[in-house]
Amino acid sequence: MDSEYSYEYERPALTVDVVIYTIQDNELKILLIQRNTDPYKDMWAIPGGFVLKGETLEQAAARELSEETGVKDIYLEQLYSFGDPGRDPRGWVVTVAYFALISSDNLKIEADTDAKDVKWFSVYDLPRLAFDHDKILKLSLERLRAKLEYANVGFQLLPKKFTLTALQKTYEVILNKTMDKRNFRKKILSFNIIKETDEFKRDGNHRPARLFTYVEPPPSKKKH
Amino acid sequence: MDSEYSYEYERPALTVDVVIYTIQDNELKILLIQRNTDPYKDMWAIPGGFVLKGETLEQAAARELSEETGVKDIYLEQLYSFGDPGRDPRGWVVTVAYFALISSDNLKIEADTDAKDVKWFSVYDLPRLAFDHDKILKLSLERLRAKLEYANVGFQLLPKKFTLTALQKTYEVILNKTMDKRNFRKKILSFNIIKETDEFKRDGNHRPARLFTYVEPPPSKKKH
DNA sequence: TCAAAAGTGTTGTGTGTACACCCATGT
DNA sequence: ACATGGGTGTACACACAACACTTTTGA
Repeated sequence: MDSEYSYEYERPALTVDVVIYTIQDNELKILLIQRNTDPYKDMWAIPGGFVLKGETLEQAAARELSEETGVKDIYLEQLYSFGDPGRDPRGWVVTVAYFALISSDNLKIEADTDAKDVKWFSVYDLPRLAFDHDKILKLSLERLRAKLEYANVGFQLLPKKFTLTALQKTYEVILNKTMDKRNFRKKILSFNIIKETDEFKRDGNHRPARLFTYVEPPPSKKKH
Repeated sequence: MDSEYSYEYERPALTVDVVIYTIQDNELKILLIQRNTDPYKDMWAIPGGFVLKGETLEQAAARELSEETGVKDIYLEQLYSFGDPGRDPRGWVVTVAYFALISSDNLKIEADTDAKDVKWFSVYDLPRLAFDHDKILKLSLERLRAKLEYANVGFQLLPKKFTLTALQKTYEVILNKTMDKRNFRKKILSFNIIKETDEFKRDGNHRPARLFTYVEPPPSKKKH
């Protein structure tokens, strides 16, 4: 990008793709769109679209996200960029992949958009995906799992107030393994990132569960 | 990237930038190029260049790397993509940043290219950088440090055969802190990723140091 | 009173950290 | 013999894993 800067170089089309995660029915789900045009017609794809001149990559991803789900102010993180020459049969298309975590209770409106060609799929039961979207998805899931261990991620998938059991279920569906209730609570509480409220969730014929909220950790050194 | 696919969207220029790390004189250094043309003329920049049609992003980064340093088969990892509208005053330029780790003993030829406008700088003593390259650099350093803790990175900065002290020095300059010799050795050896050779490095008037080599861990579960 | 989920502690095991001395060599 | 870096072990604190029973509610 130096002295020989010029317009003689051919430019790729630039898109963003967003893997949108949520928790529904105790399952980890992602939003997919069924294609209705020719390359990979009828196959399912991760939502995405062109980056417009004048916007940042993140803005493009946030715009795409809100177009598909109607929600804004969502946890959004850049994942990786994919640019292999053959990845789109229509030509040279480079995509910057993001992943988003959205709380199930933000989905009221859009939860029943199965009228359209948009659907939530369990990540453990996916259709074949168009383009290299299986690669993108796989990477996003690995990243999500990794972040769950070191970072304060996971709360973004839950309502503001949540029970510890709900949080544990969230971890369990993402990591796809069961955890010990006592150890889980001990660990989470030791991080000092959630605070108990004096509200309870009454749910059925059993003891009500206390609701907690996520609190940004103080400006200390370590995250965790 | 859907039904409305077309060429009506304006396309950005696409570049790769590569933060090239090495260890020299017990310091962590990166390669910078002094610009001789107008935007940011005379300032220093991370090496980079246009992605050519038909190559992968990684190939573009590897090409750029070998053009600058003359070395190939180097540890290369995609870092992040930067596309803020204002980042290049000449127009819309999106860059995919990579970082590379290269062993000091691969640098014989190029070590003295200070004849040119190319120079190795200690990461702790950098000039002002062009574009948003300070951001790229900062992120790459964070990533390098993080990987040092969970992944088998670090060996790429050393010759095939190295002493444990050299490895520890590598960790120390990257993390910018001193470490305990006994604990360091215990930890590294427990990972079973290095193997002792029966060669020694004779260095001065002191006991020779055993040389070790990195061995790919067996296909077990955990990395570390 | 029963079913169903919420909530709660202790113990053992392993991992990270702090710390000081002898060893092999060249001069 | 001495200076220089190479090489080694132990004790303590802390994090993680395994494990079972009581509590509160609605029906």
